[in-house]
Amino acid sequence: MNEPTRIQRRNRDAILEAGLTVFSQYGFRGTTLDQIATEASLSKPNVLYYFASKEAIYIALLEGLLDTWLDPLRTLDADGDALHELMSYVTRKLEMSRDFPRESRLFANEILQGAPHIHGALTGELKSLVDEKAAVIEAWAAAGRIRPVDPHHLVFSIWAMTQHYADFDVQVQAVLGGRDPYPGALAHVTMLFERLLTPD
Amino acid sequence: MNEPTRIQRRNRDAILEAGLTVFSQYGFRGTTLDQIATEASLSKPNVLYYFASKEAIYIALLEGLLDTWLDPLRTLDADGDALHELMSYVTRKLEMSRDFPRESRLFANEILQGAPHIHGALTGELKSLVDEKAAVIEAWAAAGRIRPVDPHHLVFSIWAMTQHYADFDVQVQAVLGGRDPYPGALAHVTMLFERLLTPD
DNA sequence: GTCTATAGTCTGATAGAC
DNA sequence: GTCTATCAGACTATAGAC
Repeated sequence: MNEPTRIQRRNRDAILEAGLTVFSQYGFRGTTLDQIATEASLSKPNVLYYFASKEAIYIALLEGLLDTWLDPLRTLDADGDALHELMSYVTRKLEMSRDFPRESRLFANEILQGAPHIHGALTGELKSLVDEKAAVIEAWAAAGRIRPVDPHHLVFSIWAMTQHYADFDVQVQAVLGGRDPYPGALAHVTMLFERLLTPD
Repeated sequence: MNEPTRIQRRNRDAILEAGLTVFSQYGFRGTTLDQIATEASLSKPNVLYYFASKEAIYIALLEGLLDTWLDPLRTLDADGDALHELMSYVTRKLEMSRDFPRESRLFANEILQGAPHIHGALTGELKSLVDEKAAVIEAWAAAGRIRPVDPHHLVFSIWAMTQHYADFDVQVQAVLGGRDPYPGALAHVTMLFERLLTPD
């Protein structure tokens, strides 16, 4: 086994970068190898020299990004200040939507279509992580650090509200007439969860 | 122009019904005419006897459903009780996610991929309606009937939180381990918006 | 109105020269 | 490693018999 050369690494990265752009916009089936090749400035057979198939590119992307995507939740610290930990999570998730919209849409496309390629990760890795953090949130609520709340549905609402701005960006832009949604979104979402969670 | 016969109406409806099922699961490009034909128990050329093209079926679905989908927002009554009107809207939207998940996913797929077929309706019909209702919400807030809130972002959060349960159902099911999400969702979402909107 | 057969196009993947 | 050429299969849509 040889180490990958600089060229190999550069081309692999270019393909993944191009794949992220195109898959996130058109979904798996809506994307063609030609689009990826053009976006990566490579020929179609050359793309298939680095990856065995179109599906291999897609799966490499999903697997490589899942950890990054779940990282903010993993960071939630049971020993930290409850309200501050949760508000930091909300803020980080919204910033990720703003700064990495392609990643958000890639997962949204995959899940919307039934998660055929990562269903195992949802029932395994994802469920475990959410269950673990749900227990932390429940303990915080029991200790009176935050108001009582269903921890699983709290997580769903944070996901829903933050990822909405990336996934449905076209609609948000249409309704706002092109104004930048993020300053308002940050203020609104922060206020919403602060009111929900702050004890009386 | 003749009236459509019963058979014509029945077949057209069967195609639209089948299209809704398949398009909402696989998106426009991910869906084949064969899938629609099989689902509708018709032959492929027979499907194209009723609709000029695959795209025509898709557009007929989107246009036919947009009004229905926006109806709960249109119902928001400026002369009603502010909090009650908004909570009814939240509840109705969540019930629609539960009862019409295919419709929700059809729009989600379309918007996620940049709304190539209904972009005009977003900047026209949808924006007008939201702007109109945003003014109503702002007036309620100014009158002290609800807490001050950015009306556009309020609408986004209602859409995000309610449609999440339909659009990302696979993920919700995976995390909850198959438990029915809706009883908990209704309680959580209702509580969340009540706390956000109820004046002190 | 509905079918079989098929035209014509697109696309994923491979062969083979360089 | 990268390219040109191309195959095989899938797909939308049409032609034409019944």
